[in-house]
Amino acid sequence: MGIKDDAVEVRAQGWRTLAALHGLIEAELERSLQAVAQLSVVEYTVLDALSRQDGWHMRMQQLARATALSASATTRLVTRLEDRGLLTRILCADDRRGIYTELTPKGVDLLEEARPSHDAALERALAGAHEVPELAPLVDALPRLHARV
Amino acid sequence: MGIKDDAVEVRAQGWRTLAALHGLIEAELERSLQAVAQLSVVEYTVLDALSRQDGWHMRMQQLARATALSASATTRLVTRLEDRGLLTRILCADDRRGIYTELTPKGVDLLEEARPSHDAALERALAGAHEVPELAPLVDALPRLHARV
DNA sequence: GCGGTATAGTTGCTTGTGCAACAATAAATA
DNA sequence: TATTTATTGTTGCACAAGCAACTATACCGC
Repeated sequence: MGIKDDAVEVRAQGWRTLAALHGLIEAELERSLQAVAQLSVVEYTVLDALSRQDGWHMRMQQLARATALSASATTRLVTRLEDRGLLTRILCADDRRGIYTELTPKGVDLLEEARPSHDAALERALAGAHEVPELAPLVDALPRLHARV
Repeated sequence: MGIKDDAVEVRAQGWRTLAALHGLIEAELERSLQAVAQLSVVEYTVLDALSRQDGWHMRMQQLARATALSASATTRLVTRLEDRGLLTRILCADDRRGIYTELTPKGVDLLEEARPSHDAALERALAGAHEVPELAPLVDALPRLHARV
């Protein structure tokens, strides 16, 4: 087994670890968000992304990228949230193909209501993952990516 | 903003980064595996997990954990692969509730055929992700988790 | 051994997702 | 300006996923 093969195997193992941790966290968030706000993880992701956006509006395609979803899934996701009154579609004046989505006050409220639960669930999930030997190193590495210090 | 709030935000950002990278990689693998072997990422994950198992057999529940899938999804996933002749169900002698799944020679062949393409796609995805500033640190951290040196 | 509880896996049903085809608008080219 | 080409978002369709309910087997206390 040469150096090159090692690199391949190391990448594969890294990916498996990443996928496993992702799965754990997503499951925990899903349970938590569903319980507290009847939101799925992607739905929360949309609301959160919009809330961290200047003016609280984003275009469909930005949303698709932010959620790693297809265009069609994004359309229906936005429709779903719009039907619940959590955001609104706003036609784009300068580019009439484009559509902005914007949080409604109700959307902001629900997000603020869900956020503490989300954050707690994330913390729980990471703590739980840290107990799994294969996942612990990644859990430790994660906060170092963006730490201020 | 206190220290505690910072920790929450750091975790959230770490999670967003993890999810984004996961999405990119999964999409790239999906395309690649679909093209070369008509396999989805989870399907490949099952075959790969079985191949790295002594005796090439696993129980349904192990598989469910390895793929981060529900029990019912696992049942149908295994059924799908069984219908294609890539693995077989084997009744467990000592625990008659349990069911082992085992790769068939055909399954091994397909896996070996798909693996190079999978590994290349993974490498491409990581290289691509490395170009995205927010993702680069995580991409760099990944191979260090399990590196031999 | 016998009833109650826990565990393993499967099935019905509903829902979210991706792909491909589409409509509408913008941008490029002649 | 007219025509092609690219981009943005939406819809029809097929399929995979989760939840809850179910069957079958194992385990535990009596």
